[in-house]
Amino acid sequence: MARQRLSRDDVIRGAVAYIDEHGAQSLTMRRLGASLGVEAMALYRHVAGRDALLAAVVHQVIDDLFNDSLMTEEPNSWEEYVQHVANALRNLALDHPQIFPLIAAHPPEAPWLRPPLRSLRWVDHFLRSLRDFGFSDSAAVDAYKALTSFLLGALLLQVAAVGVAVSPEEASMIEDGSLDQYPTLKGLQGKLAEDHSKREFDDGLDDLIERIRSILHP
Amino acid sequence: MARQRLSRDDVIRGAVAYIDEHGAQSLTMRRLGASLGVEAMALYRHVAGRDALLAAVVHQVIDDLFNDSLMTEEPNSWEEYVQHVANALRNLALDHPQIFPLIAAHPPEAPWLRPPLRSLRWVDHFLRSLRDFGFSDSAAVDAYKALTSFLLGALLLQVAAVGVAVSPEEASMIEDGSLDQYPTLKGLQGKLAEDHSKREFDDGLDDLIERIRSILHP
DNA sequence: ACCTGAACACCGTTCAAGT
DNA sequence: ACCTGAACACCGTTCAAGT
Repeated sequence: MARQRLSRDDVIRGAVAYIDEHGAQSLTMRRLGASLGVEAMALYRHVAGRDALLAAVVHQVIDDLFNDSLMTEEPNSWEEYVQHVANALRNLALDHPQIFPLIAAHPPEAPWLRPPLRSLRWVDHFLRSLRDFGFSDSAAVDAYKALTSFLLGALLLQVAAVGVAVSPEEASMIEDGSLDQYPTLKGLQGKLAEDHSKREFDDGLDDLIERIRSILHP
Repeated sequence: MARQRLSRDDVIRGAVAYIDEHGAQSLTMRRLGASLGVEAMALYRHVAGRDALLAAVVHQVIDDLFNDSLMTEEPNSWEEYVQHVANALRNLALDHPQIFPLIAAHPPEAPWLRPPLRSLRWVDHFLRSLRDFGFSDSAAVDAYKALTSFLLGALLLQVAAVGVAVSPEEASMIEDGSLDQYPTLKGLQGKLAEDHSKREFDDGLDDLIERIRSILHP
C-alpha cells in the first residue's frame, strides 16, 4: 500500500484505533507514529501535542455518534428521541470501552458542557429537539442535566466491568480467604456478579423518562 | 521537625495531599519523594510502584469515609442510611475533586465491586445495613447497583465542573463566535451555566430512594 | 532494615536540518 | 510544506552500594 501524505484525520483515526486496541495509557507519540509508519515528531505537524490529540479523539468519537443509525431516523416523540440518544451512546461505550472513560474524565470545553454529551453540536441538537417536542427552556435544560448524569454513571459502570473482564490475570485479585471477614458479602457474591447490565440500563432509562415527564408536567 | 523513618502510611497520606494540591497527573515518584524529604527510590520500599500507590490512595480515601460523622451515627431507617452514605460520598468528592475521578476510573478489585462504593468493607456494610432494615438479598443487591450508578454520574459531573473552575485560563476556551452556529444553545447558555448542583443532587437522590422503595415493594 | 546513587529504557517536546 | 535526527529534560524502575 502506497504511503499517502499524513493528514490530521489519519492521526486522529489512528489514535482511536490504537486506543481501542491497546488502551489510552500505552498510547505514546512514538508508538502511534510507528503504527502510522512515521516518526513521532511528524505528528506534531497535525496536533499540538498528546493532550490535544486525546481531546481530538474524544471529540471525534462523540461527533461520529451523529452517524449512528439510531440518530439518522426521525423520532416520533421526545421519549423515542431520548431513547435513541441513550442507546446510541450505549453502543459507543460498548464499541470503545477504552475511550469512554476519556469522554468522562477529560475536562469539558465549558463548565456547562456535561459528559458524555459534551460537544456544542450535541447539546444544541438535544435542546432543540426537546423544544421542538414542546419543552420549555427550563424543562429542556433540566432534561439535559438529568440525562447526562444518568448516562455517565450507567455507562461508566458498564465499561468498568468490561475493562476488568479484559485483563483476566487481575480478574480474581481477591483471594478466597479475604471474603471471610465479610459474611454478608460472601453470601451475596453470586447475586452481585450476575450481569443484567442491559436490563439495568433499560430500567434506569425508563425511570429517567418518567422523571423527565414529571419535569415537563410539574 | 525531626524526620521520622518513613512509613507506608506517610507515603499514602503524602500522595493524597500531593494530588489534592497538584492533581494526579503531576504526581511523580521523584516529586512525591522530594515533598516527603526523601529520594524517589525510597518510596519503593513501601509501595510496589506508581500504579499500586494510586490504588492505595483510592482505597485510603474510600475507607476514611467510615469515619465521616454522617456514618458514625446510627440511622433510623433505610432511607436515612442511604441518604447518609450518599452525602458522605458527596462530601468526599467535594473535598478531593482531584481524587474522585481516580475512584471512578481505576479498575475495581472485582467486576462486581462498583465505584464509587468499591471496597469489600463498604459493600458488605451496605448490604448488611439494608438487610437489617428488612431488604431481601435481591432487593439489597439491586439497591446497591442503583445507588452506585446514581452516585458515580452525579458526583463525577460535580467535580468535572469544579475542575474547570480551577483552571481559569481554559474557562472560556469557547470563543464567542463559535456559538453563532448554534442559536438554540446560545439562547440557553445562561440557563445551562446556572449551578444548582446541590438541589440536583438532592432531587436525584429522592428519586433514587423512590426507586429503591419500588424495588422493595414490587 | 532502610535509604541513596548511578544507570537503563523509555517519555513528550524543541529545534535545526533535510527533501 | 512536510518529515527526520539529534538533543533536552524529564519519567518509572532496577540494582548494587552504603549506613
